[in-house]
Amino acid sequence: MEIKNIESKWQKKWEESKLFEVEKNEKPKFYVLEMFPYPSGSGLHVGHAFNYTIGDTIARFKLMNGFNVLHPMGYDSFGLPAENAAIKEGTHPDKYTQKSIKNFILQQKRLGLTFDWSRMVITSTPEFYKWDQWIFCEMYKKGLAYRKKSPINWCPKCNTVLANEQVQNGKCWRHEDTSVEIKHLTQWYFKTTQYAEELNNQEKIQEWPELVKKLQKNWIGKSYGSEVVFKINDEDWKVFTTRPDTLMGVTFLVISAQHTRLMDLVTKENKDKVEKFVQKLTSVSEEEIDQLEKEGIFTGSYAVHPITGEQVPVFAGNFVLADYGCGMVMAVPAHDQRDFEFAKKYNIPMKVVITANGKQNIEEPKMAYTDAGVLVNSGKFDGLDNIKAKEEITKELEKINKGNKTVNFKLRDWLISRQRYWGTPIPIIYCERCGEVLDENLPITLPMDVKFGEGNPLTTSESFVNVKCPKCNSDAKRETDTMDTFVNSSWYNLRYADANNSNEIFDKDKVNYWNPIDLYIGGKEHACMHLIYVRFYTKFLRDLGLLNFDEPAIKMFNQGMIQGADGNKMSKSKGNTVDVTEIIDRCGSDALRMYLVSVAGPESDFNWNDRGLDSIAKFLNKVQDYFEKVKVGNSQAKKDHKVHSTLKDVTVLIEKMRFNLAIIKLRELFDYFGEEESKENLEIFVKMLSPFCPHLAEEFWEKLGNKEFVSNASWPKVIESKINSEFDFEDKYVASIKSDIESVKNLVKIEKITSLKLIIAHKWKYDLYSMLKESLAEVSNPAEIIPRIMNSELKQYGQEIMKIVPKIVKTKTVPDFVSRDKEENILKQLNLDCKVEIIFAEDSQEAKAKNAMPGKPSILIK
RNA sequence: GCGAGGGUGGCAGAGCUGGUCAAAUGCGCAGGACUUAAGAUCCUGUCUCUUAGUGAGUUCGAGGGUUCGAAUCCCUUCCCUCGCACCA
Repeated sequence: MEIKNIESKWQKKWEESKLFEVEKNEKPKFYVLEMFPYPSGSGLHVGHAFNYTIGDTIARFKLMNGFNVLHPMGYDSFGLPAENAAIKEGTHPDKYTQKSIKNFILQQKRLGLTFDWSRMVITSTPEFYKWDQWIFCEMYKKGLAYRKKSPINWCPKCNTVLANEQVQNGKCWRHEDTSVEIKHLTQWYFKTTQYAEELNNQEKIQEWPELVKKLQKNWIGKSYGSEVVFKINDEDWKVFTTRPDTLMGVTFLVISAQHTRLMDLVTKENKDKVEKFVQKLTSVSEEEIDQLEKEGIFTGSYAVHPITGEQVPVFAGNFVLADYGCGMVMAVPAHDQRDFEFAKKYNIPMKVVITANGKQNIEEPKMAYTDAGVLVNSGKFDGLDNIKAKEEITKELEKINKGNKTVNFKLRDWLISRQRYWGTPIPIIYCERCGEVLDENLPITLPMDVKFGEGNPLTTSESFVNVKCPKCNSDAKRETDTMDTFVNSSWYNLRYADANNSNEIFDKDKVNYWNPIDLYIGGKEHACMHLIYVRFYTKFLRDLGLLNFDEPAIKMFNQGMIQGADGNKMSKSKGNTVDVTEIIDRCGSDALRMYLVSVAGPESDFNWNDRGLDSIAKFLNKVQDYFEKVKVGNSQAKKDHKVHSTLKDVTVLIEKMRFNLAIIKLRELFDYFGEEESKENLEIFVKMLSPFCPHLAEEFWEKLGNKEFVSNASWPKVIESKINSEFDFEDKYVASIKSDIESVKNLVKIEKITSLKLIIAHKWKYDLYSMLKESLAEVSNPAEIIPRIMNSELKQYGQEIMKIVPKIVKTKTVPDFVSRDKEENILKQLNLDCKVEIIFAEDSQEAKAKNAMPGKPSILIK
């Protein structure tokens, strides 16, 4: 049967049997999840196929190992591309999205995945986003969803604001060529910082990739320091510092030029200059700011040093971030490189307060001294080690009520407002009388009567915008911002547990039965976006009492990237993309799946290679041919050995997700099979094949006379007693004799050998043998004797011994196979079509004389 | 600049809890078998020298070190990839 027909045959059978539709049962559960896709119009790419194949291989393996496996799929279908594509094609984003999803499902089904389609979620349906809105309401009530005005990142191409996480190198995450602008707007935020401390704690995500954990740590950026109060114009202003030990060296303060209260500090005389300065800054893009020199301008105000009472000038600066710490820093030019440069530029004095040895330096410093040292010029703190001084100075500040110890995070609250149509509407109404009112009549559905074009399309829908206040029934306007699409993907993993529940977000028992995810598979590019948000949501929903776990996934796995054959990132413009459907049409999805996991380890990047795919396709062809012809016969000890030792390896390798190595083992085993094999061994082989090429495996399984699915069969048990490494030796021995005969034949240039003499040394002894005899007595692996030798006076012979030991060990093994009473066995194994005479050399002299070595018989040809 | 990961044979990619490693496997290449021929399939070879089998030498970015012994451990250095880039 043609591969295409085989595949559709089994896909149909699986679907009809509802094999992969699961419910809670008494088996241990295993929840494997691949990050759901954004259903783009161009359909599945190989990266998707790779992603699902990895998950599916594990899902199938776990299923066969007796787990109740949940493996769902859904679509992250809100988002800008759909809106833009719809505008371009003149359709509605909803139509466009539905079409794309249909296409995706079709393509995914052809991969033969174990998805439980009954649990599909689509985020752009009101059935789903109703619960996004519900969560928003809960957050709002708890003060975790709030509105504030602040400088934000604006992408002029997306025509919307972006979260900090969505700004990469000053560019929009969707538009590599578009610089992000800074605007001041009132926007909705989720208070992710509420969980900063817990997000920073990685105790319960130990099985996540180190890389992801590092990136998150970095992003969350916890740092310990102190808050110090400076009095400016009779008002207290706080400053955050990680170096309170340098407090006595402060010679000026710098407030962020973006600071909302900057103008409060600016004196009349300086107003014009400062305003000009600020204006200049906002007109440049963030990217340019990166390269900008440290610049500032005097505000006209002076701050009072909390300890010395000295007056230091306050500057506004372009290098101070408005929303980190307090938006204002104390500058210690002698001990901070930025401050140093700034002070040099504006001729501000410096004050050295730390030196390496605690003595005053006379020389003018050429750069800031940032290393550890001892305090000088610091009054009563002089002579203190700077680490100790951090504590002492902070204590002093606490005593005089001018500061305290504190912790700061780089993590900011998550800006979720988007000025676009195709997202979850925010359930808020602005009433003239009541102000901001939460609208809990969910779902608040997206209106269809909108015009796309300039600005936010939602504002064009009268029916949507103009509403009555739910509180007082007077005229009100609806919020027209929608939520960032990362909101939807922050909890979809939970909805799978109870995807069709219309009464509540999910059933508590169900969600806690399936979750947390046992294995979550996706790209590492989500480390600081989706993977932080989903952790945040998990914690929030836990605190609502809905979840009894703290982290979304126990284990996270990042698959590699597939580049084009030319080594570049796949892209249409480069013309190096691979069409999944076309590949499946040509080679079948089994070949595609197996190829994807056979090239390299699933975590490493690799280049697509058609030849590699062909090689797998050829292999599967051969296997298919083989199952057409194979005769089912009796078992042989040697084959059993091979099958079970392969099984043992493959089981471990799949468990460790070393699929490429497992496939090599399978290929080796297949090469080993002959015209006749025992049913049992063939079945084990088919079962091992099943996670990698499920369709063909089912076909073979059926051919072997089985009525049930192999997909649902139990993974074979390794029978240790069948594993006997002597068979491996036997094979090597026979193979080497055969190859020796070949080469001798070639050199002697004899076409047809009529008779052959093999002189076999089966009791060959080396001189060292007697010395080592005792050590070797019960050892079969050379590595095992090393420790013993290293403890004896033989140590100096280490290298020599290591050369000989394997041979000696071999001689211990040789007699079992190569001995007089096995003569017939040897002949049978050699299977030569000429007369073969075997002569045994009993002792070393005789063997030596005849040039025979253990494991290498002397060959005489006639 | 900081942080992470990596550099293995013509290529891809194993090996990296030190010893049976001249290094799995696949691709490529060469030779052979089969075939009218091609494809497919099968066999053999594929670092260098040498021997019939065998042995010897030089290899795992470069240079040192530890060790009886290193692709594997340590140090230095070069190169590549990817993250963060003014976080006070």
